[in-house]
Amino acid sequence: MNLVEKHDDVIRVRFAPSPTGHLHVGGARTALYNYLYARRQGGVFVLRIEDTDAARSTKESYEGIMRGLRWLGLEWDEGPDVSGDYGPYVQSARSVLYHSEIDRLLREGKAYRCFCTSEELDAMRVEQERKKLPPKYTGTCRCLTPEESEERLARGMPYVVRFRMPVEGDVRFTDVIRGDFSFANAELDDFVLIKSDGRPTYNYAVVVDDAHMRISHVIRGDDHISNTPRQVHLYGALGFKLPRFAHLPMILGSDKTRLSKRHGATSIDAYRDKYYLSEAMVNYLALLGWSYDGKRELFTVKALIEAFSLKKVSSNPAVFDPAKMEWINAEHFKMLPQSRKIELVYEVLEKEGLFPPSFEVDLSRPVDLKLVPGKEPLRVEAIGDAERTYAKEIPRLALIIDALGNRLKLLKDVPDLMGYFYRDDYVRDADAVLNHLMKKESSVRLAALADEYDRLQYFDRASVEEALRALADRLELQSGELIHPCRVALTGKTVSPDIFWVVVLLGKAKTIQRLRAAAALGAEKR
RNA sequence: GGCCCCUUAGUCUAGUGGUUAGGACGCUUGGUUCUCAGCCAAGAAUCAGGGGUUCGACUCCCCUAGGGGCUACCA
Repeated sequence: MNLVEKHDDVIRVRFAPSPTGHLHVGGARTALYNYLYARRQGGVFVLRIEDTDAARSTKESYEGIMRGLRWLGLEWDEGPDVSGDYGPYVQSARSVLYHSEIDRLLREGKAYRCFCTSEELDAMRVEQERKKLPPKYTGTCRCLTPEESEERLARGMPYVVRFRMPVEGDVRFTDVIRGDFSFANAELDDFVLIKSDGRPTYNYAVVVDDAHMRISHVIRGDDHISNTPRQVHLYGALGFKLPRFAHLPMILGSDKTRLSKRHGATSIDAYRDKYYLSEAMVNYLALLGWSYDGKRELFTVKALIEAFSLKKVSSNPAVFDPAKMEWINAEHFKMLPQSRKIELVYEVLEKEGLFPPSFEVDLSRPVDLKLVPGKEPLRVEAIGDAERTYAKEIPRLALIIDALGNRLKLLKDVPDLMGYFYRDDYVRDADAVLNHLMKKESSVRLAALADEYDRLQYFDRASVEEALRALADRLELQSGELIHPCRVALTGKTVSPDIFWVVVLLGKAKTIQRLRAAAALGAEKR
């Protein structure tokens, strides 16, 4: 007993999901705060799986949650798949403990067996609702004598174990974030501890486990505030010292209701699949309900650990804002070293079927490479087994990424932003084609430009720009009048990076080919 | 129905009795430019409502409204 007391100084927190679905943003945020608090305080972060609901728990969910946490970088110190002194860390494997503790409660009269059937309970509830009374267990079995109880037990009647709630007085506890709470015991009923299938209920298992795992701080969603008084009673009945509680505000959707599928992506997996950066996800999640000084918003995980404090957690619910999430993501992407960007973009290109490219491009003058401020060595080994294409394509990819610059904010935009560099069947903007290419004059101009480029000996940026501007002069055109149709001809869009970089990175052959194709398009028009 | 939580611009927040109510996303405008993004500059927009307490309330108290949670042999 009082196992916790002598370890008072050790900070131990836990994230305790039930494996009944994917890891969603709310759960991830809870996990993150626990993680940050543990790291900040030099404590221990425990992962415990609460799978007492046999019907809804799945292995896929269990694995998915761990995959999600790992993706976010929230490594736990103790958990189902790592060592720890307080295991097992899956509730379905801890039934012996729950039962030995329940025996104590039963013996001490702090809990009792209830033989009411669910039909009886339902009828009771209907009756209470009809009378507009709060639905509570009426205590039919509360007064069963030990003999009666034993007799029914012997007859094999199914039963649950209920907590014997005091009828008077109240419970108090303090929340680190919200201050003091007091609940009247009369509001609480004799809730179930052990279900008729022998499994513990959430409220019971969570207390037994938090106590036995010596959890010092229970950091969880504020939907658990109403459960806390019950749990406080259990700590007392079991003779355990109370942990500190910190209830986090909920995360809501744009309509201020609980975040759900209809608000768009709510699972962490969805963000990973859309190529969000995990560090950006962590950063944004940290900001939902917590702030440092109201000013600084961009944090690495390391910086978060240093800055995090439960005291600064806000108590009002936060609406998840995808736009801000994107901004944070873009900021983190900007900060990445070029070698990392290359790895990341390469992965997306492969997954989206854009790599290897459908045509080859020779960058005729490697001198151009020096014009690009990508000084970092490329990490060849991260690229995998595509060495042959790699040798030619990665330097080009590096240049493309550089040309794109800040236009590339979200990895999921890679196909849209870079497709035309890798395939001929890139998406063309119909309006752009109509407005810029389906005209006689653009046809003439583009044909002329193609001829100019055909004559070029070196296809580097300076030569390419010079040729275009010279042609514009000769034709007495603004350079834009050449550049815009050229852009649409090469990319299918009205927006792109610096057109001369596009030309160079597309290579001489492909550039001329596309210019001529575009010229043909407008040839018969007027 | 009962109990509980929450309420600063569209959104995330700073703020703890006296501030021009600060920052960020988003939005608008201007500059840079071959487009867009970026960057720079500027701008619109907030204390849910009503009562108190006080010399003075965004800040404290009460009520109302709105949102959320719990009230399960779900967690």
